[in-house]
Amino acid sequence: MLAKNFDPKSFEKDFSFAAEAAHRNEDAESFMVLLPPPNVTGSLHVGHALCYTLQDIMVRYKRLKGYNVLFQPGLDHAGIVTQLLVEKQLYEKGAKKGSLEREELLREIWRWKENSGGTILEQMKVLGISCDFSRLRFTMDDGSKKAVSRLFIRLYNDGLAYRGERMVNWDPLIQSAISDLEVVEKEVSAKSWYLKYKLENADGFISIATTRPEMLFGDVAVAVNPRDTRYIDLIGKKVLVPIINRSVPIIADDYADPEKGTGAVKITPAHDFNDFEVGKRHGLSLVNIMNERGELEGEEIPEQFRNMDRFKAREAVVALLESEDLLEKVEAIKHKVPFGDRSGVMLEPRITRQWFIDAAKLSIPAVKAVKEGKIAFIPKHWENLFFEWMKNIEPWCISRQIWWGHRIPAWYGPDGQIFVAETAEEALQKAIVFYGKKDDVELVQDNDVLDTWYSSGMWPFIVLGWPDELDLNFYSKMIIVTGFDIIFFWIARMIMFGIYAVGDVPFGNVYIHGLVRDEKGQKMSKSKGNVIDPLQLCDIYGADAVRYTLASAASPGRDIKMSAQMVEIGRNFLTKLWNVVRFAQMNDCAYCTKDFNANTVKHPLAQWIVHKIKNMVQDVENSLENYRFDEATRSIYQCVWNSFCDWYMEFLKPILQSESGIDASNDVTASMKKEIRDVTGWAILQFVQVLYPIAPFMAKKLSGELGVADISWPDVSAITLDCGDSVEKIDRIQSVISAVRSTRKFLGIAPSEKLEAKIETTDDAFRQLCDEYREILLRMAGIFAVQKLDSQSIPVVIADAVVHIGFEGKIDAQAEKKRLHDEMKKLEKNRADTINRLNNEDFLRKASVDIVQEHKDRLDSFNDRINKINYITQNLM
RNA sequence: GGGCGCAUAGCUCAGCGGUAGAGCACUACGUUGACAUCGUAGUGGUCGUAGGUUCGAUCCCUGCUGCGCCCACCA
Repeated sequence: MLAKNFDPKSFEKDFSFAAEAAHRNEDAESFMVLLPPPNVTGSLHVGHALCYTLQDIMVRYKRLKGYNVLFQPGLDHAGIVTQLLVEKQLYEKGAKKGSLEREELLREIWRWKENSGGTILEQMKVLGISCDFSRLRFTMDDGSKKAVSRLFIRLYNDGLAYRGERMVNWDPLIQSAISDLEVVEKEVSAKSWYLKYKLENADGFISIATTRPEMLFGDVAVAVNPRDTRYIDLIGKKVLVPIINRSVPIIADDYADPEKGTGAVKITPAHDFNDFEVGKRHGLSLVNIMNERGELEGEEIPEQFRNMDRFKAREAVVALLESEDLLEKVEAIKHKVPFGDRSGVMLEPRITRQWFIDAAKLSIPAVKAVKEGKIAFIPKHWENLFFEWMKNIEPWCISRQIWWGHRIPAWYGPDGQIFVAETAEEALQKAIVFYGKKDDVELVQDNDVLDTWYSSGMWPFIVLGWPDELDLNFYSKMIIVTGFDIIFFWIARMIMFGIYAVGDVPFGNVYIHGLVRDEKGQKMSKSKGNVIDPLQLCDIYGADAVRYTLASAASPGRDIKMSAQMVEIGRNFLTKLWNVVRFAQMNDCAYCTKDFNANTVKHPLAQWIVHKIKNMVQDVENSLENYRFDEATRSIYQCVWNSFCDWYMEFLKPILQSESGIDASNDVTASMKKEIRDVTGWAILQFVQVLYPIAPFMAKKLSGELGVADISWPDVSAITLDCGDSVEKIDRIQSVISAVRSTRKFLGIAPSEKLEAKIETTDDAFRQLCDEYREILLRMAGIFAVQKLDSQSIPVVIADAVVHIGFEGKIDAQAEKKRLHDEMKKLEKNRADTINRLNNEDFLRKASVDIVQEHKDRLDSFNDRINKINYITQNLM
């Protein structure tokens, strides 16, 4: 017997899903979900909870369906994040900044990973995420290492990975290049300084606005627009850069926008992406004035500014300019500035030697695959975003000047010749051949490591054994569930790498879920303090309630506004189900007969619930196949609560509790009672089974109570029973009860006043039906008599019911007439619309047969009800 | 500046060519038999705005307004 109160904590710990997660059903069709590997430093936030729950629902559903299921987990080494974290800890323990050696730091990071990394995996288990943890992979394990260098070598040999000197976004804190995608623009309050650039060999100056006066040491030109009449005469002349008095030309370039600033712009090619391009066009030299830490450095820098931090230098330069009267004016402005998304510091465009991937080339087949539908984004509109990015794709900078990551498998000879190989020995062999020497070639390995997303991009085939033996049972059939924010970082790269390395797309479907926001719709962030902790919710309401809530809110293309109150709704539903099973236990229905056959049930109520459940299961199947988690939960909720609890169980009570059955006057046999019990137990089991993917702990617990060891998916296709008549009967009784309840309320007859209503009808079949369900009508609507229509009595038509009901109590004729009048008005309007349509030739010509018939039926129903209301209104006089 | 998404009951959201739906909230009544984590009933909406297509538009198309997001723009 279940406890009186539903307390998820009392049983959630009892269940582990490791065995079923590791089970493979080799002969069956394959189904795989690739978990987006969380950072090794990560802990479970509510976004993870949503993403993982949706995946877990799919996976569990497919397992029940008998598929050969693989839910592949992994951990990402998360290069910069992890390195920063461990470095910080070491500094806190007293290590000096910059004193750490590469090998030492790597040892520390590995040690940290073994001791403290991957806490998220345990948190996932709390939420019931049933990955096959026995297959857990790490993006820096041996297999990954091998795969990463193997692919790099191929890319290099094909000319798709190359080393080049280009301008990249540089993070002065991490002291590394980062990819364009890791740049976040933030709007900041800033100033615009208008500097005086004196004309050389002439009086006067050009005023030039800049937000970065400290960069003037790198100026090599001033550009104006060739069509800008203000400056046309100055083109070709020279000006002096303030402070250093470098003589630089005034050049004409369309880049200069007459609308912005003063229309003249200083060109600093080594420190600005646009200026770099201008510089290339005009053959300007590059003057590098900043080091990797963001300090001014170089021959060109006057002594007093050398090695000064960029922001300090700005102040100092401005002060100097002001004192020398080279500052015309200052304006306060707001503009957007690039920041590193990991470090949070302002980035610097910087020219360095980096490794790049020719993403444009790799993107061609990737775009084709999506265009051809080999890969489908769900919802589909995300494909636009994918295409947009792929269209404008830039070379992908993959080298990072950090230590934690896959070291680039490239070695350099004394003359800078590149040898790309899997091992140092191999590289050496290549070098020996190349230089035609014996064994005295000195090679130095590249110090840089690869972007973390490089290995992530290979994840689908790494986890399936590439480059050794790729498991083709799963490759290209898996699905990905993730947020839109990593479509570029991850999805696009997986598609490009997958097609390139394996020759086929890695997956078929990409489901993009929404963002989980707080209850006000704001993005959650630690700084705002509005973060909802999923584990805390699990602790209060149970993991199943959290899962249920997330699933029910996961409507495609919409963000989720999350609150504890929402989880309460989920918890309440599970409580309801808990009590359903308790009820069954109390009434001796909590069992499931192995050979129960839903096709042979006879009782209308039994047939009715079989019918409802069959529909529900089919709806849930359709919903889950289409990633409609919200629909799936809704279908289950409605069937359990509205059909089963509100109606079936209420109908059930008199049957189970009376001596012989529905009514003492009826000959309800013991075998019929038995049938009702069997059906009830069966129905509950069906609920438990369809709920298993969403609320696995609860499902396990309840199936145990029912004495069922193995949960499987209900096979409703085997239910061929024709329930038509039964469904009609029960629905009819239902509508009578609803109608009477509603009218009792309206007439002010208290529910405590029982036995005052009676049904009157000329329809013998209906009278018989009501007679059969007399006990239920009495209990649920207080109807005490069913008799032949007595024309002297006052009938009342209620809502859609086509019955006459008389009341013995007093009726407020005025109020009733008003109510009937209101209903009549609505009916007449609808009737008029319908008639108009049926008289319209265009309608009759164009509408389908079904639709015309539907309108005719509707018209009949309107007429019928209008007649009845008229009749009653007259009788009420 | 380019693109995408959203706008339906007080709130959170379904629906999407053929009589406007759910949950929460609210109101009234109800409780010793599964469940107050409850039951019954009720109140509440010209489906953002203006046009168009259609026999018929909340639904399709166009413009507009408001909100959110992505990309580009660092003078």
